[in-house]
Parts: sequence; C-alpha cells; structure tokens
Amino acid sequence: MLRFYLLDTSYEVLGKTPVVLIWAIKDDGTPILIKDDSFRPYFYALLEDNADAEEVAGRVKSLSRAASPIISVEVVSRKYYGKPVKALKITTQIPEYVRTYREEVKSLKGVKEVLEADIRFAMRYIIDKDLSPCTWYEVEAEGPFKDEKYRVEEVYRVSNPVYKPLPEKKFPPKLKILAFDTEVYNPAGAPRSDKDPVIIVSLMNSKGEIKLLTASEGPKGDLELLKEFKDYVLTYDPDIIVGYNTSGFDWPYLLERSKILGVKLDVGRVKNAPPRTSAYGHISVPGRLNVDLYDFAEELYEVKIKSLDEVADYLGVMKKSERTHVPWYEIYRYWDDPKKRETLLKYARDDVVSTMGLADKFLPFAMQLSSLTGLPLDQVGAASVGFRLEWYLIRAAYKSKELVPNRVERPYEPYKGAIVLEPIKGVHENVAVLDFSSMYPNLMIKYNIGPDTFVTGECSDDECHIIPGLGYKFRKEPPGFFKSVLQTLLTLRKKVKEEMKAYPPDSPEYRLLNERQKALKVLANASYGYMGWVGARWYFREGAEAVTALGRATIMQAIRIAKSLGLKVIYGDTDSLFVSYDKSKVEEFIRRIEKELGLEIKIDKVYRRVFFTEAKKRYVGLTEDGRIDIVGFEAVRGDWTDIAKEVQEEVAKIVLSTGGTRDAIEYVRNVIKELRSGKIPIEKLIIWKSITRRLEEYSVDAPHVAAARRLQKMGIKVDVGSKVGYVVVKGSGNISSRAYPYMMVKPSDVDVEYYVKHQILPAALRILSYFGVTEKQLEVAGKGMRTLMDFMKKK
DNA sequence: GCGGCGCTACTACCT
DNA sequence: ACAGGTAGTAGCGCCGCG
Repeated sequence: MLRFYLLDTSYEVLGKTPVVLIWAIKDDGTPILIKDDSFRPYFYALLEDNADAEEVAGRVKSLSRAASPIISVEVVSRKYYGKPVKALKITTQIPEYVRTYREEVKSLKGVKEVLEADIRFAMRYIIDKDLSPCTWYEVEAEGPFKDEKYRVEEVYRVSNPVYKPLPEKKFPPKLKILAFDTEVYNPAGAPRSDKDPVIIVSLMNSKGEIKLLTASEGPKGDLELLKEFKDYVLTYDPDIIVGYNTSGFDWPYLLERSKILGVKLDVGRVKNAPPRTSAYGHISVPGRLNVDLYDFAEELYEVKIKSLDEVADYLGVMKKSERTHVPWYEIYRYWDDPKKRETLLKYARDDVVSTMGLADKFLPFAMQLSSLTGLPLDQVGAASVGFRLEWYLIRAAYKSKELVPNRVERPYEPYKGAIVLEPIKGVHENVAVLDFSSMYPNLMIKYNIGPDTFVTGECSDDECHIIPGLGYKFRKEPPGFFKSVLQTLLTLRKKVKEEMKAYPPDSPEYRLLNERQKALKVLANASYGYMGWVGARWYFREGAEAVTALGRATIMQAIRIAKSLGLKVIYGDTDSLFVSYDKSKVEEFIRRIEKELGLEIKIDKVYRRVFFTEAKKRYVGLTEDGRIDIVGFEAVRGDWTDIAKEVQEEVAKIVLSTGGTRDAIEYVRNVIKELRSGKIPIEKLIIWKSITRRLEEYSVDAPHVAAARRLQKMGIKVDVGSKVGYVVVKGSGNISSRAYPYMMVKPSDVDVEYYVKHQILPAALRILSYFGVTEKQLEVAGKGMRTLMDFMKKK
C-alpha cells in the first residue's frame, strides 16, 4: 500500500490514452508521481421526458467516429434538481473528445441538455475518486519506477484505483516551500519587458536559507539570472512556490523575459512544460503548487492598501518600522547608484522574508479550504468565494447522484434585501449587541430553501413553508440540496469546534482545527449570496429573495419580542440588534428567540457607551475593556486621508470617554494649525482610491481618475483594481485638475486649505456637530486667508 | 460668467 | 466573478441673474 499526501492532479495523453498524474508526497517528504491510465472522461445527456433512452443512446453511439471514438453510452439513473431522471453517460476516449461531441449530442432529438461536459478531466478524477487535495490517502500501486520525463525520483502506477482516506493523519508532511520575489529595472515607470531586465530575484526556502540572485550590467544582464533562478528551483525542488502578486506580475514578467532571452523557464516537475496561465488566472507550475499569497491578502478587508509591507505589518510578520523601504518608482535609481544598491538588496531580502512569513499565516487556512472544496491549493486562492462554494457543491452533488447544472448567462435580476433600522441618534449607555448566529444559512435550513424544493403548484401550509410577503412555497420534506449541504457544513463545524476544546490554543492541533472551522464557516456563509449570484450554476433568485424576506420577518419579530420585554431597541442591521443591556431581560430575550423562532441569537459585545448620528451603518462604541470601535465612519475608510482619520478617531475617543467636547475642539484646532504650518507630512495627506475600470471608460473626470491619467502619462500602467494615491495641490479649477500622484507633489505645493475644509473639518464635525460644535468653533484663521488668496490668484 | 441646486457617478463601507 | 442597503464626495448640467 502506498501512503501519500495529495498535492494536485493533472493529466497527459499518451497516444490515445489519457493518463491521470497524481502529484503527491510520501510520509518522509519524498515527492512522487502516481499514474492512473484506467480513468476515462465522460459527460451526460439529459433526456426529454418522453424520449426512449435506448433509442437516443443508439443515436449517440452512431455519432462516434473511428478517429475519435465514443467508448460507451450507458443509460443511467440520476437526479436533477432533486427529481429522478434518466440520463445517458457518454464516455469518450480522451478529454478532447468530450468537447468534440457535446454540441452534436445536444442537438440530437430526445436530448434536453448536455451536462457536466465542462468539468475538467483532472478535477473529474478527484471528484469521482472522492479525493481531496491536502489530504492523506492509501492506494494499491506498483513501483517505484524511474521515468526521465518527470523530475521526481519515484513514479508509481495505480493497480487498484480505490483510495482509502487516512483521517488520523491530520498534518501535512514536511513540505518544501520556496518563496520568491523579483525586482525589475524600471527607468520608464512601468517596466517594459522588451527592454528592462529583471535585476534581483530573492529566494527563501523553508529551511530558512535566503539567496539573492542579481543581474549583471546591461539590458540583457538577466540572462544568467534567469538560468540561476531555474537551477535554484530545480535543485531545491519545492513542493510549494509562494510569492506576492506573482500571478499579476512576477511570473508573467519572468516568462516574457525568458522568451525574449531564449531561456526555457522549465521549472516544473514535468520536463519541457513551462509555467502557464490556468484556471482562475493563476499560473500553474506542473507538479508543484504555485500559490499567489496576494489572493489571500485581498480578503483582509481591514488592510486598505494591500502592498506586501502593509500586509506583513498587519499580520505581525514584519513590522514596517523594521524593514527597508524603497519606493517602487525608484527601484532603478537604487540599482544604478552603487551607494544605494545595498539598500535595494536589503529591500529584496525583506520582501522575500515577508512573503515566507505570509505563507506561514495563510497556507494553513488555504490547505483546509483546499481539502474541503477539492480545489488544489494553487487554485483555491485564485478562485472567488462563489467558485469555492460551487466546487464544494459539485462534490456534494456527485455523492448524491445529482447532476450538476450548467453555467448559463442570465440577466441580472435585483431583489429586496435586508432591513436596516433607523438608529436612535445620540449617546447610549450600556448597550448589548445581539447577533443571530449564521442567520441566512439557518433560515435556508429551517425553511428548506433551494431550487429543488420550490413548489409552483398548489401546496398547503401543512406541506409547504409559505414565505411571508412573497407567497413563494417550499416543500418541508424531504430536505433539499442546499439544506443537506448546509446541515453538513454546520454540524461539521460544530464538531471541529468541539474537538478544538481538547487542545491548548497554542497547539498545532488547535490551530489546524481552527483554520478548518474558519473554512467551513466561509463556505456556509457564502450559500445565500451564491444562490442570488447570476453566475452560479445553482442560481435561484426566488430562493435568495425568500431568504431576505424571512430575514426581515425574523428581525421584526425579534424587535417585537425585545420591546415586549421592555428592552429599548437602539439600532439593528440585517441580523443584529442593539438593545439596552438589562442582563436578565436580555437573557430572557435570548431564550424566547430560541423558543419562538427556533434560531440562536447571541450577545456579540456590550458597549459601555455607543454613539450614533442619524446615519445608518455608522457608529462609535466604547467597549467594556475601554477600546473604541469605529464602524462605518471615515476613520475606517481607505479613501480618506490618514490625518482626517486620525482626527476623527481621536475626537471620537475624547467625546466618548470624557463626554465633553472641549478637549476635542482644542485638539482639532491644533491639528489644523499644524497642517497650516506645514508640519503634517505628505504621507498623511494622500487620498487612496481604487481604479475599477479602464480609464477611458469613466464617464466623469473624478480626482482619482485624473491622477491615474497623470500616472499613465509618466509611463506607469494603471490596471483595473490598482489603487491610486493622490494629493490635492494649490491652484485654480476643480479638484480633479489639481489631483496629482503623491510622488509628484512637493510639500510646498499642497493645497492645505483643501485638507482643512474637505478632510479634517468634515471628519471631525461628523461626530462633533451632534454635540452642537460648529465649523466656526474649529476654524480660527482659515476663511479670511483663503478668500484673500483666491482674490489674489484671480487678479 | 458664476454660484446654487439637483442629479449622477463613483467608492467604500455594513451585515 | 457571493447578495443588497447605505453614506458620502465630486463632477456636471442647468437655471437664474437686469
């Protein structure tokens, strides 16, 4: 028996035989390749209700051509949206022929639809064999053999393709991880791959060894560097390669340079198979898991600017104060200047160390997500939340013989969402925040919501749940696809959380289980959004609509109960209620929700004080341990300047902890004074905004777009999704005409009055005006000065 | 020619 | 490229204005 930890699967076609390649690691850490040539690709034809299955099967068979044969056509029983159906399972010789025949089969008489013809062969294999990446198995296999085609010492052949999971083995084997980062010469702003060499590749492996490869002088100075990089990868032979934004930058650039310089960047475990772009835009390196950690950083919504140094700082991997900084637009200068080159090398080193640190933080979660969804580790980060859940659903469908619906293009259909209560403005003392636990998933379970439980005809309220306000009906029994899946996810999570209690929080077991329960939660919480996503295979608008309607009814009922108990309801949003904290009444409230609604509600936190303006989704709370929670306000938004955010946070702190405004007014005036005297560094005056479309697609000349155009003029590419940092400078005209990329702005050019009037004052007054503080009280000398200056400019 | 107004575009947030 | 609900800024076109 061969025991192995599954990394990934791929396939090759030898002659006319597809061979599944299972990339894996043995207990002792040896990378191996296991081959299985017994599996064949297939797809389904769903039959019309009145069709004669055998007859249609005959017609399908007669499509088969000798050069690209259909191997078999079987009549099988499956389910489709919960209903038993007859289908044809059509097996072809090689994966390509699935594509060859699917259209032809679809147009045959008696065939309603062709299904599962778009599931990639390597994925098909792991689903059908009930395999999961990042999981241990045992299989009967022959070997080891040597095979020069692959860069592994041991190649096996599966003799009986039945995989036995080894659930007692929870931890991965010793995996060899390689972190890398590249620096590129960029005298023209954005590097041009036809001219600008890669100048540094920094490497770090899981033994802690660090290596810096550098280019020699000249425009082709990276020729040797690329070879050294390739040699390093082949010698170290990593199982996992990690980097930061490598799908978006490093790999594409390295590959372009190698093409230009004629170096084969053949770094995978299959010889002559260079990295290439694959599913969800990730770069696939055969036999290794190439993971772009930026994908996981993107999910840290607390971090507004997702540069490597910011993310590493946030996660405690490397503090910004302890690392070397080089502005990206000056990399070429640091390279060219012999005195500064050392700094650039340190910077490259810090980058690769940070990257490896990020891998420590992200990979345990990624591995759990990979093993749950079945998506290999290198794809699971690149796949969006919707696709991650979808793969989980596809696996669940296979296990219950459900056919997977096709992805179809649909028009967007909006529907009503959640309720947000009007807050009672002002300061409230002693407030409990109560949250329904996983409200939407639990409503989906409670009301058996899903596309397969929806009843269009008559159905009594005995047999069906009838959705208030919509009249949609969902049969109570049997449990639908979504209900079953969600129950599995939630009970699994409960079990994992239970199991965690047996370990100390700093143990590896605890950490692993914690990552697993987080992954389970992510999947469960995505189910409602998935159902309402037009791109989903199991899209079902009425279901999503029903869930939000039930959510609204639920929270309204909860409000009634709270009020009947004498609890004052201060605010609420979707699944949360802010109520006056009377301990025994709140306890009673929780019990009654459980009893009357069959749902769990919990105290999430208690605020000693909480402050609302008239706005929804914005509040400041003083927690029991004396911290300030700021929600929704400018202070937590990435598109306000640091100085304005600082001011607002400080004002909130002062007002909420002292109850008075005097110190806050004094403080704001001081900051304005400092700003006017030029004591605030420019970094705190940068406004960061995302670019969400190509620049020519904008219909309004907004400041961040104007700044982005200026960047582009400097030769710097501004891609969709990137952030532009701009500063407003003095002059006439609207803000757009004065919004410049921060690196172009001298401190003396800054339009200080803009920052007073449009950043500091609004941020401070957002809180202070409730307490009767006016702009006049914060402003001392601004107005007159500005009018005078404007006056002089016009002359 | 210009300020005020209302609308739209846009971004980022909350649950 | 999981959902809808919400706040807020700045641009832009239009109007009135002897």
